[in-house]
Amino acid sequence: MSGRYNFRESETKWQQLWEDRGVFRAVADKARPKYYVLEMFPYPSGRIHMGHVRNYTLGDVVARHRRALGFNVLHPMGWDAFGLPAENAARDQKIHPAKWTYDNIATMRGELKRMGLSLDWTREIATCHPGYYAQQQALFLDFFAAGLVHRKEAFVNWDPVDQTVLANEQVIDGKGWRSGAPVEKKKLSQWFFKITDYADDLLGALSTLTRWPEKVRLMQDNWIGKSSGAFVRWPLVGREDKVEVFTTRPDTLYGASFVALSPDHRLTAELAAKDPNLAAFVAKCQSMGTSAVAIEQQEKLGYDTGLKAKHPLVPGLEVPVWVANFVLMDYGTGAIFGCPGHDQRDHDFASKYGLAIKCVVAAPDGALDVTKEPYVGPGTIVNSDFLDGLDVETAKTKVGARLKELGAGEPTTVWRLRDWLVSRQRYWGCPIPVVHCGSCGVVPVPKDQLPVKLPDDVNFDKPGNPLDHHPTWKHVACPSCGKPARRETDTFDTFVDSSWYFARFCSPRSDKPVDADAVDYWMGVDQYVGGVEHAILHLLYSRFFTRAMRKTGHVKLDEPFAGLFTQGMVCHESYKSADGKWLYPEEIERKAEDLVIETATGKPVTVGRREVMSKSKKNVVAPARIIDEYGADTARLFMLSDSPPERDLEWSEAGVDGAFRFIQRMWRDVAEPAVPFAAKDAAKPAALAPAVDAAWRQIHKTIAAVSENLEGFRFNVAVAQVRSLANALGELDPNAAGADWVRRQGYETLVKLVGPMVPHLGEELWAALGHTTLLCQEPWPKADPALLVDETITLAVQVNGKLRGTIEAKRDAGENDVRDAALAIPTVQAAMAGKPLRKLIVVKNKIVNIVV
RNA sequence: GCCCCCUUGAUGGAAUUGGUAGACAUACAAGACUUAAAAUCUUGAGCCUUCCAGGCGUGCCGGUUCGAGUCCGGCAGGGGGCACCA
Repeated sequence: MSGRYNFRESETKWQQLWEDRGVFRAVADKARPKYYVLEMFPYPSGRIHMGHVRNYTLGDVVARHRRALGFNVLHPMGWDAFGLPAENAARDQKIHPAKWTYDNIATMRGELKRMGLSLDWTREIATCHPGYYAQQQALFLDFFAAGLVHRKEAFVNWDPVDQTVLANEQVIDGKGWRSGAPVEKKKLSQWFFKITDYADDLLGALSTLTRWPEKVRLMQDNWIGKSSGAFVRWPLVGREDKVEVFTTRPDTLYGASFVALSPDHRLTAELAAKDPNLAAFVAKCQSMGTSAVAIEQQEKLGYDTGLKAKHPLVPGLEVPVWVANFVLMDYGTGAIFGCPGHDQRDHDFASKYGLAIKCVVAAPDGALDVTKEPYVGPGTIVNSDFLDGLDVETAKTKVGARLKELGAGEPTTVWRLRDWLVSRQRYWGCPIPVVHCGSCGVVPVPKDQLPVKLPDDVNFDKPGNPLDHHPTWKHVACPSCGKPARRETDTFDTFVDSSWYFARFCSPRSDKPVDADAVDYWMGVDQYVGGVEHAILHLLYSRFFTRAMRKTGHVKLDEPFAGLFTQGMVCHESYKSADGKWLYPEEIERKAEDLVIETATGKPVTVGRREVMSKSKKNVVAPARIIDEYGADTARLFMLSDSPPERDLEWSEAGVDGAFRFIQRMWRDVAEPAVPFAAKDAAKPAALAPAVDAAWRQIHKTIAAVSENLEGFRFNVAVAQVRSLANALGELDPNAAGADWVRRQGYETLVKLVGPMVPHLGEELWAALGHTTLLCQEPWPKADPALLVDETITLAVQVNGKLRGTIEAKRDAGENDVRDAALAIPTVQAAMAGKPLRKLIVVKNKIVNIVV
């Protein structure tokens, strides 16, 4: 009976040794190629969850592999430490947000350390630390000076529960992303970053991000939402001014039958001032707001203002001007022309209010009645004067040119992307470093007065912003004129904090936002790893920030993340007790395939479908428990096995057991072999038995395959190949010629290959093999190309495309060499049934196909 | 509604990118060891027909090809993103 691998003892021992020797400390060295591996830093919510374990395991495999390949690796960790939950905890549990946050960080740091990640902890940062946010404020001042920041009155999304403003992207189905409360519209003065200045660049550069998932690039493309079209100005009858509309279909201009304004349009407001009915209509539109139900089922509503607009190309044609609830103020110009014949919404609207419906595009495949249904496809322009007979695309260009000639409009491009609203009326965030002065206006806080620190003595009893309630904090002297002034009490959206932390890691203690030498050496991030849920916002904001930092002279590059990998989520079944309460997986017992009971009561449990682990459904497994029971290496190996990393992973106890068994087995095979291996530096024996030679070749094939699969993020395949090698080595007859030497080679290789995946076991086995060096500092094994190709190859023999047998042939054997052997196989002859050979196809080293 | 992706044994998945489908694991079954259990080891298995052997098989229908899980067209189911974006 063999002993057992004591993972508890081993894991602590190696973690301690790595730390004592500082082996993962990153030191810039221009003589060496660098590799920056980064995983998305966690929010310190209290404990790490399985999503973190998966994320950080993936990143750590990359980091350790790259280190072994000779790169100077930067692999840091920090905390996305500002945010609302800390304030909620302060209110609910009477703990100061800072204490709550730093306590959580301490707990989670401990948990991460137990995972054995090869992190440089000396670079740890927390965004809530003044050392970090002071530099963020400095960046803001630079952006402000460079014209990348502006303040404007805007309708904002107001969350009545959290008492704060939300960015558009934080409103999901008309509800606040955290509180879930219906969002209201409110007009407030707010801070914005001019991300729209870079819309074209952010879109265009997506094509250069070749190591990003296609899916993420597409999502960003859609989010930026470039659309080409034209502005068209419609003179108003009886007035001097014009209504400017945006359209992507200028080719349908002759089909226009009305102009519609947004309820929030300037002209609407002006008309409503004199028309109480219109004012009531506008109020109704605004109150319908953005609730989920309203958006989904909102009926098209309109109000005829009585005004007429003159068609810019058709003399004498006048169309009515309506106000319509489906026209958005913040897209295009907040006004449209309606062409009901060729747009679904306009069609719905025109049908409801009895407006004209004209056909100006003829469908290629015949007549279609546009009064019943709009036609939106390509076709030939009709009833449109000089455009008649043209196709849609040509007509667009031609109308654009004509409008420009007449001064009635011009071709243009509009974007879905809006400027980034960054102010939040919250305490636990980075203060926006400006002062409002009665005489000087908005005054930036001078850099030598940074950081603008958050006050410690705050009170969360009142709703709203504690900074605003604070008795003294906001009262300061104007930095410009010295008169009494008021500090800005808004803090930054926490997405600002995470938009540059990757750059800060290069020089985390610098008294500038970034140290030029450090950032030039380490940036960009060679491999970024994180959840696909950040595919749009965080990544887009970071791309913008990097451009803004370039404009303000902090960095020399545009794109922060050269390589991106988005991992799948960790899923688990959910369980509901007989009385409808969610149960944790450890509160249930599986009695049979289809019988699950609650351990405490013995009553049956309803098993829900597999879905993402979430606290609310209690379908979570605590990483700490798994590490206690099985060890960090088991947790890591399980995360890497079976499921491709980009797909969702089903958590299963059986899978964990499987990983644990493999770890135990490797330990037995290497640390307690029944028959000893050859000595560490023994020379290759002159003769290898055939099976031994095959194993020798397999070792090298496995090196090649695992290397390739690690680079391609196919970690599940790499694990499978390692297991195959372990199987092959285990099956070797230890007494065969050369077996002891090949087993030594094989297990040394095996240990090196699994090192990045199960680093503690790796070190333990490396030592057991007689080495005094650290495995994590050993170079990656090299495959001998000569051993990757076999001398004899098994060829498949097909008859008419169906497999009928196999033959052994020398490598690169040609048709003449294999022909007779293939035709001689009895099953092949049977399949040919005496029919004459028509054609013989030989694909070298692969297949022979006999066509009869 | 628009855009994108996916679909392979009981389960997770593999398949050198058009060349022996099901590697590797999980679950299962049988056996060995054990007083017993755990652990470990051995063996089995895509489905169908009784065996030798053969037939069928990568969501469904069709196509290209000597040869299709892989390429093309259509359909169905599942997932994701955006959503009154003019």
